Parts: sequence; structure tokens; C-alpha cells
Amino acid sequence: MAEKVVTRFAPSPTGYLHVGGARTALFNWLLARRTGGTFVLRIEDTDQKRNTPTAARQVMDDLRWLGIEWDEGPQVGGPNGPYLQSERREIYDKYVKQLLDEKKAYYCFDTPEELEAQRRQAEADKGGFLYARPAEFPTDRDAEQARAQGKPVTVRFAVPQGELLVVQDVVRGEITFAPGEIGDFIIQKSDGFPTYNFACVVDDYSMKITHVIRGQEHLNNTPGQQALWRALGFGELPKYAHMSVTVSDSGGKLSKRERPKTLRNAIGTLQDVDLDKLADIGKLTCDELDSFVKGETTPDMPSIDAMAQYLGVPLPEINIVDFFKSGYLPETMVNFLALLGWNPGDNREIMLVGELIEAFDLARLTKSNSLFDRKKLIAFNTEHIKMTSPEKLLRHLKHYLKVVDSPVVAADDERLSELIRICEGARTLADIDRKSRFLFLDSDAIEYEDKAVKKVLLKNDGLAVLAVVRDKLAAMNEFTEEQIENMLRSLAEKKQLGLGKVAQPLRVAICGTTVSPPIFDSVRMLGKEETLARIDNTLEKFGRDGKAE
RNA sequence: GCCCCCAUCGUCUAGUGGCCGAGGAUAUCAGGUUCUCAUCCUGGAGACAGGGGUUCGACUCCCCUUGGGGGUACCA
Repeated sequence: MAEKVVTRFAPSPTGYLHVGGARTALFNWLLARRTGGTFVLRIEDTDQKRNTPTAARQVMDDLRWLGIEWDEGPQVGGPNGPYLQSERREIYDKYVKQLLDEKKAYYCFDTPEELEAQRRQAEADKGGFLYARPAEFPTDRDAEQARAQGKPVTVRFAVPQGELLVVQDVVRGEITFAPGEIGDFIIQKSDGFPTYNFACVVDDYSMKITHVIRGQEHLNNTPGQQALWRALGFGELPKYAHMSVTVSDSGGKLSKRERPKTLRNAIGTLQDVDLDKLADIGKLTCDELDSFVKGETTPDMPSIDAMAQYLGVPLPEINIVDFFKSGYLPETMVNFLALLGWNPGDNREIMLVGELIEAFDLARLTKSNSLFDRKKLIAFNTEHIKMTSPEKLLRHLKHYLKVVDSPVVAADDERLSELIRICEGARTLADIDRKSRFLFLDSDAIEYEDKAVKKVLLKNDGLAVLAVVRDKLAAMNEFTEEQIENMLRSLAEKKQLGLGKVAQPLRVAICGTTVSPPIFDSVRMLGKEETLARIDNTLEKFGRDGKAE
């Protein structure tokens, strides 16, 4: 009985994979895996103007990073390819012709301007715009003539009018659209490419898709698509499930415009920004930067990222790669995304992909939209870092360090594993990176944070304590963390100080900030020689102008 | 404007007429542990949008209002 489930993810390659798309892909993939079905990846590149050549590639990389592998699609092939719509033109043409021959579709020769005027008129008449279907359909000859005259030639589907269009939706139940609600829509553009609403129907049929899981923004397209499906004689409809949409926690829609917007606002608020330098960092001319700040234009992503990094402005993550670069684990993303608009029905939240697959059920999709809460995401990531095996974490960390170009890449596996161990409790891979960098910098490359110096070195005899610590360290012949700990603790006790008063000056001396892995591990890993050198540097550098004795 | 969808703690959600004096997570607050950051532990506060019905009984069903989202393209 039950036919094999076939689901698909059909992104248009206009940019990086963003969280919304990732979630759609995930749900489709989860259902396929749950049921032992097939997951198809199809690239919807029918818009000549908007496709970026590298985008499809990027989307696939991001899917793979998440662990979402497709059974049919680009790069892997399959029986129903090609999987790029731009390579399926003959297929669409065939069906357009069929519809034309059966008088279920017709040619149109309107210019965009004419259409625009009709639309405005309809608005003025306070009605929805419905294309006025001609009593007599133009013939192939008319179309040729129009083309010869340089008129645009499109093909419209004659949507069956006068009947209620009913959509059965898996998550929303029955949805009805009144007759006349859906106007005749274009199925073939004047450049010969199919429109989304057409290509999607043809492909879902020929790729034998059984379940269409997509965002609710497609709900209103569905009656038209289903009418088309019937007109084409495609037989039984796939099941449709329209998921709730995810909105951003930084207000409004989760859109790629958020990042430039955040940066723009930051530039506006920040005092004394060196605009020339900034333009240089972003590889922009001053005029281009100016126009960006004024909100007139938006530079490309690498430019935005570079400027944000330079200014130290955190941008909200929106693309999957952004989350990767912020140090999130793919396990976290999959887990978190799965729980946006779905839940297993019990109180489980932290789940591995295997558990998600096992528990997944379309019947448990949520109807209402949800906010993407980055705070909760961090909590999830902390949890996943904690539960991931050291080996796996090491793999993730290495990949991460390489991509973000951290000096920590210099470490070998053993050392990285050690770092992972002593950074227990880290919330992101970025935390581990940040805390570890001091080990991989030259001692003269250490930047001493102003605040840290003032607070721990120049106050409470910080430098004096540091000098004592220095001598004690120098006198040690065994440089294990146990020895270091014993020494520091007994010193603190002897001086009637809290351990912090002893540890903090040392910490600032070796890494320039008040934050590092546990001090005993940090010192041991740095090594005796380098530790002493950095302390000496510090003493020298701040000893004079400080008020240390 | 018109059409479609949605509505439980700040947020993600459990809840399918009595088990709910509404459960979990996260955020937040108060304590505690700790050499920093983080982790960790204990406790607190916090929600059924409003109004009508239906019913012996509504968070759960129906209607209206309000609020949010989406669509209204030769974008997908």
C-alpha cells in the first residue's frame, strides 16, 4: 500500500542557505529518513536576473555541513534529473504546449507597463487584480506575429473559474478559496523560462514527490498549483504541509537585510569612526561607504563582514554559515531548527539527529509562527558541546579554526584536545578559540587590555604580587599544573589573599586579559620559559608608570 | 484595499472538553559553588489577547473584535 515517501527541498540559488531554508530542508529530510523514503534536492534557477553562480554550490555545502544529504539531486544524480530547472526547459516546453493545445492556457502580449496600469486600475476600483481572460485565445500565428513585432510573449494558465478551490493541508486542514480568487497566472515568461508556479508543479510530478513541505508563504500559491496539476492530468496530488514561518528575534522578519542594517546603525552610533580606514577595510570607495551609511546602497556580504569585524560589531547570524562562523555546532543547528515549529510531544529538547528522525511526525507540526531566539540557541550549543565526544569536537574545532583563520590552527591534535578539555563549559567554538589564542601569539604580540591592566595590575599591589609569583615560578623545577596550583594556593594563603588576587595578575600578564582557561592549565601549557618572559614584559611595561613600588 | 493563515509565561512550546489551582525549556530575578570567563546547583516570579456563545463543565468547539504573519510579480 503505502508508496515510498519522496520529499524535496527546492531552493532558488540567490544566496547562502539561511535558517528558514535550512529548516524547510531539514523537515523534508527528516520525513524522508523517518519513513525510509527519498530526499530530493532541486535547484530552482528559473530567474535569470537573480541567480548567483556560486550560490547553488554554497547552499549544497551548507546542507552537507548540517548533515542533510540528498538522495537525488545535483552532484549525486538520480533517475528523474536533471535537477537544475534551467536544464529542464524542454520538459516545461512540452507541457506548455500541451496546455496550449488543449486550450487550458493562452498567449499574452502585454508589456509590463500595461500590466502595471491594469493593476493600478484594479486597485482604484477596490478589487483584487484578476487578469482579463480574452474571449478568444490568440493562436500560434498571433504569437509569432507578436514576437516579430518585438512584443513580449508570455503564456498564462486559464485557471478554472466558477468553482471552489479546496486545498487539503496536512498542518492546517481544509482551506478554501472562493471562485475568482485565483486569477490566470503566467506559466511561461517572455524569456521562455517557466515561472516558479509552473516548474514546481511539473517537477514535483516528474520527480514523483509525495510530500511537499514548505513555508506558509506558499499557501496562497497552492490552489493555483493544484489546479495546474489537474489540468495537466497528473493524477493524485502530493500531500501538502505548510509550515509556520520563523521570524527574527532582532525584530521583524528573518531577512538577510538584517546584517547590513545592524552594521549601518552601529556606524551611526559609534563615535569617532575612521571612515577612510573603514572604507578601505570594506574595499569600498568613500562615496560607496557614504551611500551605504545613508541607506542608499548595500555592499556585498564579504565587505559587510569585514567592516563589522573591524569595528567589533556583532552582526545577527542569519545564514547557516554565519552560525558556523560564530562557533555553533551543526548538531545544535539541526536540533534547534527541528524544534522551531515541531516537537516530539514529550518534554525532550536536547536531541541528536537520530532521535529527531525517530520522533519526527508531520502531525506534530505547529501552526503558529515562531521567533528565532538566539539566546536559547546558545544554551543549546553549550549543551551540545558538553555532550559531544572529544573526538568529534576535535574535528569540529579543527574545521572551525581553519575557516576563521585562527592562530590556534597551529596546534596539533593533542594540544587541541587538551584545550577542549580545559575549556569545559564553553558555549561556542569561538569561546575556545578566543580563550586559546594567547598560547599561539608571540609574547610581544600580546595586547594588554586597558581595563584589565588598571583593574588587576595597578590596583591591590597587583604588580608586586606578580613579581613574587614570578620568582616562585622561576624556582619551580617541576612545572605541572598540580605544582603550580600548590604554589599559587599556598602563596595566597601566606599573603592572606584570595586566590583571585594572585591568579588575576598572572592571568593578565600571560594573556593580556582577565579571561583565560583555568590559570594552572594556562600557565602549564604556556610553559615556564614563556610564562616568565611574559611576566617580565609585564613588569617592565607597567612597572614604571604604575604605582607599584 | 482584497485574500489566506495564526493567537498558552519575554521566547520556544506541552495541552485535542473534566487529569490544568496550566507542565517543560530558555531568558530573567534571588541565593550558592568557583582563580577569570563560562559551566554547575537551589529557589522565585512569570501565560490561556478581549467579548460573546455551545456545554453539567472550556486553554481546548463556534462566532465576532483585536493583534501578528503571509500573499496579492514575466521572484521563488
